[in-house]
Amino acid sequence: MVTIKDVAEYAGVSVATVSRALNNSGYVGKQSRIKVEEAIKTLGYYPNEVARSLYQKSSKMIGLLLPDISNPYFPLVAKGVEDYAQQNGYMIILGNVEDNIEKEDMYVKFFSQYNISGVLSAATGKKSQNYQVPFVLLDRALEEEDYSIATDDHLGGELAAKAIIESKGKQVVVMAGPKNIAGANDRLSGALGVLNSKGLSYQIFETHSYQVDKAEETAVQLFESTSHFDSVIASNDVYALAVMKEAIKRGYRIPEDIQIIGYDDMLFSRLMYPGLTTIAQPAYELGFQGAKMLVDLIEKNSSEHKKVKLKPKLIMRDSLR
Amino acid sequence: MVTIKDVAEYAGVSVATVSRALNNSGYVGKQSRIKVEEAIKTLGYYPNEVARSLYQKSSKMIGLLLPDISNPYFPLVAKGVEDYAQQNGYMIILGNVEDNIEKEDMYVKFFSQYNISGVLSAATGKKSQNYQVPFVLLDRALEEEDYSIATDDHLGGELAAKAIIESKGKQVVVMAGPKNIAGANDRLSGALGVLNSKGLSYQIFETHSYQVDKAEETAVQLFESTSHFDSVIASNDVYALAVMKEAIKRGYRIPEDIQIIGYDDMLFSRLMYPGLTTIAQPAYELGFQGAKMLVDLIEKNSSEHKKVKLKPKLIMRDSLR
DNA sequence: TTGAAAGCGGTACCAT
DNA sequence: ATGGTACCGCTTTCAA
Repeated sequence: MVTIKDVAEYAGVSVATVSRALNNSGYVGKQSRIKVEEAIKTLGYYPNEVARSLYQKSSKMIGLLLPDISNPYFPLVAKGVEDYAQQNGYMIILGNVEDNIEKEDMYVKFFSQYNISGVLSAATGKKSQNYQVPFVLLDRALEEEDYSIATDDHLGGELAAKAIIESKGKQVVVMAGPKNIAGANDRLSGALGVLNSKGLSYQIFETHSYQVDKAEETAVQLFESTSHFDSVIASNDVYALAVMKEAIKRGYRIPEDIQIIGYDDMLFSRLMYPGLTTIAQPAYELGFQGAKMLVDLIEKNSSEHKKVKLKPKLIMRDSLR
Repeated sequence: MVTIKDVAEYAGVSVATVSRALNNSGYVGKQSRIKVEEAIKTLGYYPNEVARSLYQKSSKMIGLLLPDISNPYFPLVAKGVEDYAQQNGYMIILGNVEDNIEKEDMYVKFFSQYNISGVLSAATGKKSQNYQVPFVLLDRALEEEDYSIATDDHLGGELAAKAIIESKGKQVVVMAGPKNIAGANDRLSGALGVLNSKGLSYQIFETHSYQVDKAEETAVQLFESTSHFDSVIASNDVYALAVMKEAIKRGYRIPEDIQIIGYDDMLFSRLMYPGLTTIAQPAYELGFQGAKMLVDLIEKNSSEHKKVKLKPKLIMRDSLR
C-alpha cells in the first residue's frame, strides 16, 4: 500500500504539503504541486479513507435502511440512491431491517461505529433513536419528522378509488396496509374519502405486513373472510398479483368479475397478463432525491426542501373494466 | 462520543487493559475485567471500527458487486448475503455496476480505500484487477477462477430443454443470454445438447443484456426476427414474461399455441397467470453460501469448498402444455 | 498482570 | 509557501 508519506518522500516535500495539494486547502507552490502530482501518478497513490475518516469523524458512506430488499419496490429506490451517491463519491452501506426494531438498532450502532455521515431510512418512518448524523426518511415518513421524501399516499389512495369508481366498481374491498406504517393509513383515508363521498359500499381488509412471502396466504384469507365483492384496491402490486391469481384460481374473470388495482407499478407489473392497472410510485426518483437531500444536509448542512411529496400517477392497463 | 480512553479512566486502568479485555487478548486480571465491564456498561461504550480498521488494515465490511439491482433476482441474492453477513458481524457495501467495467473499477478502488476485508462479485465472472483481498464470485463465474459459487447452468439448460420436449415442443426458440456472461453459454449448451440429441429443430435468438428495461423491446424483436415457433426457452423469468405478454398481444394462447419456460423462479413468477414454468435458481442460498465462503476465507484463510455448484430445479406451473 | 508508547494514514494548526 | 507535529481511537509490543 502506498501512503501519503511515500508520496511526500518521492516528491521531496512534506506530508503536510501533499495533503494540502490533495485537498486544495491552504497554500501549495506551483513547483510543489507539480512534483506531488507526478509522484501520485507514478506511485499510483490514492488516499486511505479510513485514516481520513478517523480524523474527520465522518466517512463518505451513507447508510441505507430498507424494510425488505426482496420486495421489488425497494431495489428501485436503492438504485436511485446508489446512482446519486456514486456520482457524488459516496458509498452505500446496506441494512435490510425487515420491520424488526432490533435489527434496526443494530444497524444504527454499526453505522456509528463506521462514522457514517448520514442515513437514509425507509424502515419505520421515524428517525432512529439517539442519532446525530443527518437523517432523511424515505417513503415512509411520520409527519413530525424533519426531513423526508415520500409519495403523496393520500392522493394515491384517492387516485385508486377514483379509478375503481370510473370503471363501475360497486362492492369494493380496500386492503389496508399495516397500521404501524406511515403512508398505509394515508392511502386508506384517501381511498375511503372518495368512496364515502360517492356513497359506495366497501369492506376493509387488513393486512399486517408488506412482506412478499405473506402475499399468497393473505390473498386466500381475503377471499375467505370477506363477503361478495367486485373490486379490490390492493396494498401493493405484489398483493394485487396474489389476489388476481387467487381470483382466477377460484374461477373469476379479470376484470369482468373482479377488477383489481395495485400500488407501486413495479417493473414486472406491465409484463403480466392481464396488465396490472396500478398507482405508480416514482421509486427511483424517490431514492435519487432522497440521496440528494441527504448529501446536501451532509455537505451544506441544509437542504432546499425539508418535506418533499412526490406525486403518484395512475397507470391504466387491463385489470380494470 | 465515548472512547476507550474514557472507559480506561472510569475504570481506573490503562487503555491497553481495556483493549485486551475487549478483545480477550493477553492477560487481564479478574478485578480489572470487572471494572472495565462496569465502565463499559455505565458509559455505554462501543468501539469505533474506523480506528480499529486503520490499525488492522481491514474492516468488517464486505463489498457486494451486483450487475443490476433492479433485476429481481439479485435482491434475493443480496438478502442471502446480508443475512449471513449480519449474523457474523459484517456490513455490506453495495455496488451496482451495471455490466460497466468503469463502474466496477471505481468500486474496487472505493473498496480498498475503505480497507474492505473481502468482495463478493456477481458482476463479470472474473476477479477484479489487482485485487488482494479474498474474492468470491457469485452466480457468474469463469472456470479458471479460484473461489466461486454458482448454479449449475449446464444442468439448468438441460432441464429446460427436457421439460419442453416432454410437453411436446416441436419448433423451439432458445434465447441465448449475453455471450460475455459466464453461465449464459452453459445454459445454452445444456439446452442445445438435449435438443440435438432428440433431433429437434430450433432457432437461437441472441440477447445482449439481462437488463430489465430491455425486456419488452427484446420480446418484440423475437417475434419479428424469427420464423414460426411453438416453444420458447427464455433467458430468465423477466424475459419469459415479456415474451408471454407479447405472444398474448399477438393473439397466441399460452401454452396451447406457444409454451414458455423461464429461468430463475423469481418471487412473482408464481403469482402470475398463467403461472410461469421455470428453472429455479437458489438465489438466496447462493448469496448465503457465498457470504459464508467469503467469511471463512477472511477469517480462517481457507474455505471448505472452492467451487460450489448449486443445483437448479424445474418448477412446473402452467406455461407448458 | 499491567501500562507507556509507538504506530496505523491521514489532517490541520502553528511556526518559520 | 512549507514543514513539524499533535491528534483522531484503537491495537500491540515491550518493559516493568
